[in-house]
Amino acid sequence: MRWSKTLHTTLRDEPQEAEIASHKLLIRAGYVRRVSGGLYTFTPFGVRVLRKVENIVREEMNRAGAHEILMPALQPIELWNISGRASQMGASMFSLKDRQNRTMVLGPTHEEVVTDYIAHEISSYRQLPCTVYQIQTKFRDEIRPRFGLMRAKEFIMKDAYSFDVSMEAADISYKAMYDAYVRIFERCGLDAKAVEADTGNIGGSHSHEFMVLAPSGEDGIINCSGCGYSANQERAERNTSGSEFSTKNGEPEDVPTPGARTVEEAAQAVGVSPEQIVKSLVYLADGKPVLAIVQGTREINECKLRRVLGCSILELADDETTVKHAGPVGSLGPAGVNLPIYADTGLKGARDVVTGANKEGFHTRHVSIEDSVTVKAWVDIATVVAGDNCPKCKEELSVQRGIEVGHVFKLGTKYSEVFDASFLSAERTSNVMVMGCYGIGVTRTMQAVIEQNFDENGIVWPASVSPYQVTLLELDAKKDENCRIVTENLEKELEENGIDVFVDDRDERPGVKFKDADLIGCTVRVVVGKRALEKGGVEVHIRKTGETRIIPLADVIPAIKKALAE
RNA sequence: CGGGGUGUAGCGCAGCUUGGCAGCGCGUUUGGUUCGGGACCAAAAGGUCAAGGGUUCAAAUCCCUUCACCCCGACCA
Repeated sequence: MRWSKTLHTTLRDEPQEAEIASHKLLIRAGYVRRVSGGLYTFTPFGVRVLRKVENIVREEMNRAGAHEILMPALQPIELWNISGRASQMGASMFSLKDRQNRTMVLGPTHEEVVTDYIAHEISSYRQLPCTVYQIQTKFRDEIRPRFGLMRAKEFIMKDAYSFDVSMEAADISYKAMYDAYVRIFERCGLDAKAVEADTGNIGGSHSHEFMVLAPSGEDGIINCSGCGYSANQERAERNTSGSEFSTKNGEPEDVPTPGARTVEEAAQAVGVSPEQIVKSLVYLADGKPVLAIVQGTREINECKLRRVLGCSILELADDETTVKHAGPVGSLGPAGVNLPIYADTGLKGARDVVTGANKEGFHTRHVSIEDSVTVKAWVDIATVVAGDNCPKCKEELSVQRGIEVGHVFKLGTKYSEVFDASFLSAERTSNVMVMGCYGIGVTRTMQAVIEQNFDENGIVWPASVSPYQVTLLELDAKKDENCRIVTENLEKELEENGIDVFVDDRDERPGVKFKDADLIGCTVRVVVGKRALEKGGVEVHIRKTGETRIIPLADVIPAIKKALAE
């Protein structure tokens, strides 16, 4: 392809809408154009990269034995009523009516459709195991789309679903997908790592997220250098056996703390450190109020709390509800409250702490949680932070940021039961299939590749997903007819050797061409110009390393092949 | 949904406080000079100043309403 024949444009200025490097570069280099919040047009260059990522995913899925299918993006709401997720997904699902006034949704995911499909298709254990996948557009009405393709309202996802005769068999399918994911991200040039993850409203017992480490990532990842434990901050646990509290404990005593609403203010008013405050919060678990308590300097982790409560909707109660069931906001305490109380395990053995007195403007000091509070359950509900101890080996934990590019779930029978996806076993009994589901955000992965591969001049594409493997700059074309001929021949030769090449044949000054080539970021840059031709060759430059060499014309193809293979 | 901010040429922005001809840089077009890391000179095209309403002799500018977008938070396979 020649630049003069394309509609490709680059931007000199940074787009005002973009925050992170990969988003700025996607726009500046001309890979995507914003249509509206969270919606993007992929330019011809953008599509080329996208297709390369998709094909890597497709090849690895096929290699893992999965079968490609294509399901509709538009789905009848009935399927979602069957699974019960219509209400659960709620506002995050785009919904519309057809002219018959039937409610349709734009699929945010496809567990319902695929389970319904497989339930009709498979009836015998002989047809199992079976894994199907598709690469398709998903829709989610994100509250706040951001970072370009990272969190968009419409995006491309690869979603795969496995069906097995038993839990044990499902583990094998899960492992096959897990391994395929490792290969996929590696082939995309990504440094990704698998971490234990929360299953969220999709359900299921066990899951791993594949994270691309990047400071701009939206997720926190907890790591243990001692044993390799790694988990999403949403789910990460900690060892609390070492918690130290005062051994002495005076008589509980109310002290006035007028106007103190935050932990900091309360600590100041009582004259203790914030660590000695116990924070109490009322939550509504599927509408039922509960009280959660945690050390004042810690955050309650709502994902973990939701898991231990086993509810689907968990929200912080508003002030009115809090006052009605417990006590005044700001002076809320666990003592004497008639609600199920869930105490963070970090508070076990806590003595001489300060809680709200459930009296406006008062806190109680010298409280022993175990003596004064009727705890329904001791549970790990605090968010793990750097410096906490590993739940497995007690080493100190650290935190990194990551971009979630893939997620694998052991689903169990949540969907197969309600959609009656059952089969007849060899023993002639009817059994429910055990499912797994596996997603990769394809468009997000494309942007994540940039987030991990750029420098001050632009994108640095790995060869596997570079829009063109080679950018060929034609310089001095007006001065020297020979430059044009060499460019033309080289273009032809590269194409004949199966190497994608993009020729910058614009009537531009060399500086412009160099800048654009760096910005666009193809893996190898070849310059045809008088300078090198006089030495009998062309210049071959590796974008990533910056290495430049003049290669004799006869040796160019092998030299490029070698560079692309590295 | 709460808080903050921004809407002016394709892109990036000034002008708004204190009302008085619609501006700058980049990009685009034409001509010329230049030509190995985002050139220079000259000329030109390109605008419903987000939309609607109001105040005023006069509104990009002041007031009201609406919309869009961005940021923080809540939320989120």
